[in-house]
Amino acid sequence: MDLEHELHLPRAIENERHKAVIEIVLTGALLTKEGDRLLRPFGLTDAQFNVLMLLRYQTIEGAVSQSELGRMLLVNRSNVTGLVDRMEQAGWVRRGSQAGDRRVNRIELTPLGRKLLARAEKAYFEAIDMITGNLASEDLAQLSLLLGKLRSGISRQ
Amino acid sequence: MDLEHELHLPRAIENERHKAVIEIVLTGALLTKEGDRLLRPFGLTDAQFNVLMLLRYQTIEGAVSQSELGRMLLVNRSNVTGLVDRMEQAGWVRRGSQAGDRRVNRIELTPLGRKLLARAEKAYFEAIDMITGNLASEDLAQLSLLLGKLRSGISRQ
DNA sequence: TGTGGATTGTTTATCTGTTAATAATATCGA
DNA sequence: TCGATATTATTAACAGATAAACAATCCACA
Repeated sequence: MDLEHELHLPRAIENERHKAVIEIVLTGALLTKEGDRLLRPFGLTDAQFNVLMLLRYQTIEGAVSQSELGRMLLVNRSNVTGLVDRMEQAGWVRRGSQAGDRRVNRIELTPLGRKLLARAEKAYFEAIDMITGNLASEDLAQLSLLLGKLRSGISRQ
Repeated sequence: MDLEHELHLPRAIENERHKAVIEIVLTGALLTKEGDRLLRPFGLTDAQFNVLMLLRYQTIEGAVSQSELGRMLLVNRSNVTGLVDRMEQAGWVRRGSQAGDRRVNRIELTPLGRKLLARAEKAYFEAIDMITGNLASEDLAQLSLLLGKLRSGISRQ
């Protein structure tokens, strides 16, 4: 696939480093869009699906705080407020209180949320396999290595 | 860089294909965030910077329609309306009419926009070089190849 | 025992993005 | 030439994201 053609650009992107950065951002955006498209029939957005997945597979006691959720999603905690609001409204997650720290909202899946995830997950992983079908196991490892090298070049504070 | 550690995940992501997809989306998001952070002192967002770059380096006669801009940015054209509104308000771009097609808004840079881009671009490319500093030319080519393979697996209509 | 600093969740204002609907204009074929 | 179809820009309603400011709460330590 030719980047310039995909983006309808009349000219080549000269700088190879700039081109690589554009390519990563573009591919990430396409994957997110495809995720949203796939999840729409389930009434889910990509961000909401990620919350369900994290609560299901990446919690110790089945619950996390909103701040911790923000860290896992790599988004600001102010964003988590609305995200959880909408998912609580839909009945997929519950806000509880944390024993020993009254500041914290303890977020956990409801049975409804768990059931929804089970259905959506299936379609999601089938799509993942389809999309990555052109890549062998070594390709995936190589990709991971290169992206990791790049991320280590991004200053974080 | 370990993905699970970066995302504060208590457990490993088992599925290698899923992990690769998460890694790409994550890296794209981090690059966009870093771009936003870098461009803020110039009063620009990442999306606005992209518009300036496209108008400066990827137009034939120095202008494009809003729909074409949407195609280049890979966003819906309804989004372009507000984007151009804000940039026109700031005095960086101009809406003109297209001879021969009264539906079209012909978008072009103003001298002010061009001057702003010249300043922002400098900081931007320095950051690009810094961020991709860990990658050799062959790494960039390899990355491009792998991401292209993956994109060809995403159904587009 | 306080007190100062850190953390948590929320709100506000702003920007980016989506889909669906609409009006105006182009275009192409019968 | 007319009519169906497509394209362009806009709007509305919504979701996701940011930063900044705030109150409540926790915690370390003098």
